[in-house]
Amino acid sequence: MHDIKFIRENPEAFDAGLKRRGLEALSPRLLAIDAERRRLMSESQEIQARRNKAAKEIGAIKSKGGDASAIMAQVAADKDAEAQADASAKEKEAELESALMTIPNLPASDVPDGADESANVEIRKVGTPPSLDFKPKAHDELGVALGLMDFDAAAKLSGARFVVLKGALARLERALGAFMLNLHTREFCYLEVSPPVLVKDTALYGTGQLPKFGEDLFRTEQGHWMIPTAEVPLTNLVAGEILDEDKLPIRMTALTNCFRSEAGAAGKDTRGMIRQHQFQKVELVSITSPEQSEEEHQRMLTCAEEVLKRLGLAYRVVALCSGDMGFSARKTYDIEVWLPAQNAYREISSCSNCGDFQALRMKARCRKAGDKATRPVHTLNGSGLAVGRTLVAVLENYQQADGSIRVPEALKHYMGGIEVIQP
RNA sequence: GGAGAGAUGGCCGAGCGGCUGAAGGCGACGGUUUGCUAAACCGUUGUACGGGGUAAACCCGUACCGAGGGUUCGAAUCCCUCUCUCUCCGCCA
Repeated sequence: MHDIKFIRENPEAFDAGLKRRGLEALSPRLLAIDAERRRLMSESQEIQARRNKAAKEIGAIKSKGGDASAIMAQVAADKDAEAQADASAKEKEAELESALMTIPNLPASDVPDGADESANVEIRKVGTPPSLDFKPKAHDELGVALGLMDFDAAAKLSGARFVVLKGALARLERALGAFMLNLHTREFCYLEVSPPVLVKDTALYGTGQLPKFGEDLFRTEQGHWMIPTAEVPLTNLVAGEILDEDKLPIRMTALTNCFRSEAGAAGKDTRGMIRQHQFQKVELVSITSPEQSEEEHQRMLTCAEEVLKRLGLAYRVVALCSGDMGFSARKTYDIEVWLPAQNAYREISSCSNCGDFQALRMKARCRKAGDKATRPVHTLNGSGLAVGRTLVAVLENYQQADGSIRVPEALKHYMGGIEVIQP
């Protein structure tokens, strides 16, 4: 959420940022609501102060056995006026907040301008796609032929956009998750967390999925939401907290299932495991001071890239343009992995610096030792990586002419000695 | 699922209609004392919003004792609703 104080002091910068997102100027309307809200607030508080004073006088008079009925009558009149001013102030407050809650984060100054993904900027290409002397098969074709990937069985159980993995492929999924967690916890100092995957509304408001994007999520009959990413529980762990700046950055990682309704993706990636309602993902979340977040963003990107390097997968890093970034992000890098069957790079990770945007929603603040003032923390999140899509990438990049799959060196240890996955 | 208990500041814990933003203790911070450390003593020690101040400092006001409503001139204290936690029994991975 945006800080109304910031908008008050920098209306042009605010509107300029919105424009880069493809939105029109909103500061005039917001500031009008804000001015009215503050006016009503002052009015209500003034009356309240008067009433508090009168109540004390009444107490003093009564304790001496005097007659306070004159003051009491006056206070009664104030009461209505105060209630009215207070109610109006709350109305304006709610109006302001609900407006603020639906406005996306402003892009950082170094984010490329553009309306959609065609304006994204490639930062670097790493690794070389495998040179296969046969026509590469798609991961789902490979998996089904191996008898270890079953979309029909999944459809019977759950419908479209689900999969059943068996045997060595089920194990490969587990191996990838374990490998990523070990890397991030042992070498990059992330704290492993096992969070709930069902959360309340407030958590989703905190990270920005609500109020605007509820249709992308699954919801239980009891009113819980299924997380679309572990970013939600991990980031909200610091909601409402005032953190000691000495303890920052806080780095957390979690392997969870993620659930997405894919409401707006009808017809997209209908085949295979690329776009599922349920998938595993290792998520990275950092909570930093405002000064640390840019450096931490680069570091996080490095951590995610390292997974691909160790798996020997070719990839590229892309800086998203202002129009292609998610709601809460002020700057985002996507990592795209090479998929031979698609002859293309496909997103496998997205690392975002959200600045203070989520922190303001969650009321997560930090304070320097000895300082009195608090300020919002910065939050960052990134996939490290999407396990399902990594499995896809391994299958396609390590396939052999006979349809078997070599196990990448880094995973052998996790595969219990399996070197080649074959029927 | 049944029965009961509770939710107060960083923590522990008092308060049960006005003088309580909240006793007391612990912790933390600043200072005095001290050869050093420890101890002792003195002081400070919540958050948010609004207003003032060029800004920081600071000053004034308002709100907050789980959340929301109500009673009252006045509520941490009384009433209602909700949420959460704990204990015992049952059930269960």
